[in-house]
Amino acid sequence: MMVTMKKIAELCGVSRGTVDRVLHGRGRVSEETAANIRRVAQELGYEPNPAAKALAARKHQPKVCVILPSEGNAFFDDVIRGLRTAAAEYQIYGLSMELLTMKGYDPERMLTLLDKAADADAVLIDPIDDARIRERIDAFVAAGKFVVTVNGDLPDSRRHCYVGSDYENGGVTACALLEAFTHGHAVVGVVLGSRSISGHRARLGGFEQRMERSPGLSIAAVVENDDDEFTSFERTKAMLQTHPDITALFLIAGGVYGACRAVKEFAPERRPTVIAFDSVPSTVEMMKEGIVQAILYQHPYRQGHRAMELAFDKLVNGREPYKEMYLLNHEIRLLENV
Amino acid sequence: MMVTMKKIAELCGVSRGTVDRVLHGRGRVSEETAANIRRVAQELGYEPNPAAKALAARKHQPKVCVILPSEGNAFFDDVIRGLRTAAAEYQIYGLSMELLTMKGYDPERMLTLLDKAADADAVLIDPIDDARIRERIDAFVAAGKFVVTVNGDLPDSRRHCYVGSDYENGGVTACALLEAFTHGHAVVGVVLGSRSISGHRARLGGFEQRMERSPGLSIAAVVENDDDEFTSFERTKAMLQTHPDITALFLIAGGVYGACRAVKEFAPERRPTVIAFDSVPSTVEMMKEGIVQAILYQHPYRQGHRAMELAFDKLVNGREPYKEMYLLNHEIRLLENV
DNA sequence: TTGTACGCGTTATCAT
DNA sequence: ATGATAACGCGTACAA
Repeated sequence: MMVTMKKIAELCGVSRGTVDRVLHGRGRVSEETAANIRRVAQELGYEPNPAAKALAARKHQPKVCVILPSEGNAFFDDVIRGLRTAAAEYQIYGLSMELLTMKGYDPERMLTLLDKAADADAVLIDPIDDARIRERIDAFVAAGKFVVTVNGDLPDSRRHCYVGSDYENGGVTACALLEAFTHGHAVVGVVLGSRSISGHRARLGGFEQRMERSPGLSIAAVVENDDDEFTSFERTKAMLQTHPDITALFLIAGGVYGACRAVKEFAPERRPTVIAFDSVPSTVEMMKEGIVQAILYQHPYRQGHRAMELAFDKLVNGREPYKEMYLLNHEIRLLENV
Repeated sequence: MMVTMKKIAELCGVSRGTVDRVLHGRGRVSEETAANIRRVAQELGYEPNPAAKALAARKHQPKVCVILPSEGNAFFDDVIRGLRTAAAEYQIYGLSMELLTMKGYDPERMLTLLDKAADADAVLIDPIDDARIRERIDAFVAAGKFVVTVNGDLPDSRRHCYVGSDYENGGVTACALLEAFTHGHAVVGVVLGSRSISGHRARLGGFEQRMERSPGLSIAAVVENDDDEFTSFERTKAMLQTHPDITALFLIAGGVYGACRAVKEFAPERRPTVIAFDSVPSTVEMMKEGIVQAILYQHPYRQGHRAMELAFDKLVNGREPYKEMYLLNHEIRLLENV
């Protein structure tokens, strides 16, 4: 019960210092005693006490730098709230957080922000899919920084782990929901943010995959809105005019409000069933008006909180993340449980 | 940044012991210095370091006793998993957990289990709604124990807080979902566990309340199944025979599998839309067979984990729960995102 | 009324 | 190669 280094030291007839050296591999310790210590620690199931670790680590004053393309995107509001709440909780351990934000998806701009993260011990980032960004992340990891991707991933980089939603499952779930809402018969119009965003592609892929089991569902058209409300409005309107047979709308990205404004241009009896992502205020408003029937919620608060928690565990407790992908399931929400 | 008792002591020109006495009110300290210390602590925003607290508190070896009417009810499997995972996490702080389970809802039996919790520092319990249980809980609180109700509440007791679902909102959400699935037209048969269980009453209440806004929905009949599979089968079957106009089933309690077996007695074209609670294995099986269309998930794992976390924070870190009701929203799940 | 000293488990820096 | 020792912040028992 409650194995400590002290106890191991006593059992092995050595000092705590020696045990520490062995267990942390920072030794110059004879192989004989080292082996013995390792064996005893193993057998007794030694686990370092996080409280003691945190206490002893207070001099480090670890810095966490957060980089998000969040400006003008309400989705990130709750991500940031989760990050801040967690950071406040960990402040007492000397942990501090710096938030760097940008608007849009310009790699150059993100590289500038990454420059500012040079002195951070950990970097939490929603990365743009760009070779230079990936290289910079790899360099950070090589320099000993702890790197977590949030909301968006860069799977072929060397980042330690990813926190975010399972995009493909989001598409699958959306399709199943649409099937239930329409009794399996619908002609779907899809509004994409951009094909260059891997998460959006994955969602559409999941949707199409699930659609193979729904013979009554078909996709009439796919438009891109670049996450912009006005582009969203115009292209959605054009799509609905060109395809009067559309009975359902699948909104994969931002620009939900713009698409809904387009829907409102049509008479109520011609309006499609609409499914979207995220419960940002303007989308909730559209739910109240009956334009959007359901959303898929991506747990933004939990994404932020979890990412910061991982940084804390690593930096303060010295605990590695126990898995590489922290995937949050999409949650189906109606107006009644937003 | 990072204000400690030591720092406050220096600033006030007293010893750390004095600061401790003032901040914990276990003083005999001159009102003058006390006021000064309080002022400085306030201004600097002193917060005790949880790590140090946990470290110093290790001698306590706090015991948490968990009492659940979980036998034969698969819903609790994940609650228990959440409890155990959290307990394992906190084991290093000397915290231990004892799980006491029972079958059914006999108050006498639960009182016997409560007897066994006499030496615990905290009690986590899914209580039966009974005067003697409430009295015992109040006695525990009076004796200084930390008491949390889990999954079921006893609002008029003196328990410190409640962790569980918002039952009424569960009913409201279920009704809205049914409305969406049936385009607003359904004759509903309700299968209740028991009217003596407050959570079940609240769910039905929420459903009826939401139904006022859905003129196309009506309740044809309500039966009770006492959470028993066979009773559930027979009464559901009888209900479906007596009311051939039923097009939807709202399963409020356990006994989902029994009710589904009753549904399967009828030809596919006569089968109703079915909504149930919890994703226990037998219910998921019914989803795969297409008998159950959707479930409302009560986050059993998180309920258990959160309850244990509250006990840990209180017992090891001396931190009080920051709210009285930890309500988890019901989550809508289709087969695709269970 | 107030100050001092020790212990909790770990890390890090001294000495030997 | 190994041991001793001083932090880290808090609780507490004991001394003044």
